[in-house]
Amino acid sequence: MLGLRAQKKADKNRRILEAATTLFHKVGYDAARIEDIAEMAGVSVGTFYNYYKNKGDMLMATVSMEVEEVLAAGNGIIAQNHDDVGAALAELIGTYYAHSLTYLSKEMWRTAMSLSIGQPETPFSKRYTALDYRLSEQVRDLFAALQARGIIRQDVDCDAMGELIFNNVNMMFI
Amino acid sequence: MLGLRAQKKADKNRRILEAATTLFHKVGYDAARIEDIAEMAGVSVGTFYNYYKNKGDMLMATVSMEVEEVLAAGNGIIAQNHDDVGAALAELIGTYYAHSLTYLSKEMWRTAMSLSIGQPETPFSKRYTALDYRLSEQVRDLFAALQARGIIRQDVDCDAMGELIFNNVNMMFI
DNA sequence: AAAAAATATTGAACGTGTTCATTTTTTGAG
DNA sequence: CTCAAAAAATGAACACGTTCAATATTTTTT
Repeated sequence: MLGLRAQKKADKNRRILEAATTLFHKVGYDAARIEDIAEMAGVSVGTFYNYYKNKGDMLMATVSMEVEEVLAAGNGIIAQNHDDVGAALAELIGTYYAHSLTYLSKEMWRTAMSLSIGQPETPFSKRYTALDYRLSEQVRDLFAALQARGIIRQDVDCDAMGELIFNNVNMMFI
Repeated sequence: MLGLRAQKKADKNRRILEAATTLFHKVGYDAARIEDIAEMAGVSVGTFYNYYKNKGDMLMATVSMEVEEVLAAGNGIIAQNHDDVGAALAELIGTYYAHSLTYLSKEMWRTAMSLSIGQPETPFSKRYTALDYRLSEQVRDLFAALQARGIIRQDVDCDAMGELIFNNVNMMFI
């Protein structure tokens, strides 16, 4: 059983995350002030910074949750054993878009990308890049699966192709 | 002949641009404070904002100058009539990298990209996107030139291919 | 040349993210 | 149960981009 301190900590963490998600969703990233998030979570501004390094880190926490869901949905697509490359890819990418925009607005995704590009050395950025890598990996997995079933020619480099396609999806989203 | 007012205006504009370029280069985008730029240019902070909409707009002005040079250098490459796709592409991209980093640091490019992604509706972003488009166009032009000379198969869609490659170069840079 | 209108400059004030010295709460030892 | 040490919470203070009402300069009109 957790001590009182750890219990409170977990609780506050949850409340802050919840408040941030709500506010980001309601008024957008820029308009959501730290002071508001802290107040909604019932903590002081200082405490907020005790739990999250900065505003970008806070956004990252919400993005992470979302990406986990997107990845899970993507795995479902791969498991469907498509027999057409175009259709399979279209469905996977379509799933990315659909799921990505259910909880987070496009503005929030853009903000996350923007932050990760602008400050690549922050922990925030590294986490985002790692998640991005996992998504890219999933596209490569799809191609590998199709190739294993003979749908894609054996002489195609699926890793390179997957990265190429994923990069383009990213740019098109931007 | 220009009136006194227009003359002063042009002069101040030049001084501000020069100060910004210098400071961005010396200490980086974030650490270059508007107050410092204004002081170095010999104007007040208020006047700075009379000439540039905001800090991002200021960065854009320096990025623009650089991209114009990069584009000119790129045109030189295309005119060389390469007879190998890989070599031609490698040289064009290499030129992009070499020239892009002559005046602006990688950090400044990242900042520019970051801003354009984070706030796509600002004039800044639109200008950046336009410049980016011209670069992408140049890659497509290279492919078109190679195709016209029979180096690339006729059934290749050079516009699509050019965009695909350019997008990947961008992502790799990021 | 004087007055009026148009344009430009200025710096103090504002908003918001972030920091940090101080205070409060929790823990564990005696 | 008491108290000292450790951990966490707090909010006032700070930094910097941006705005704006007041002031100064230039141009136009009379």
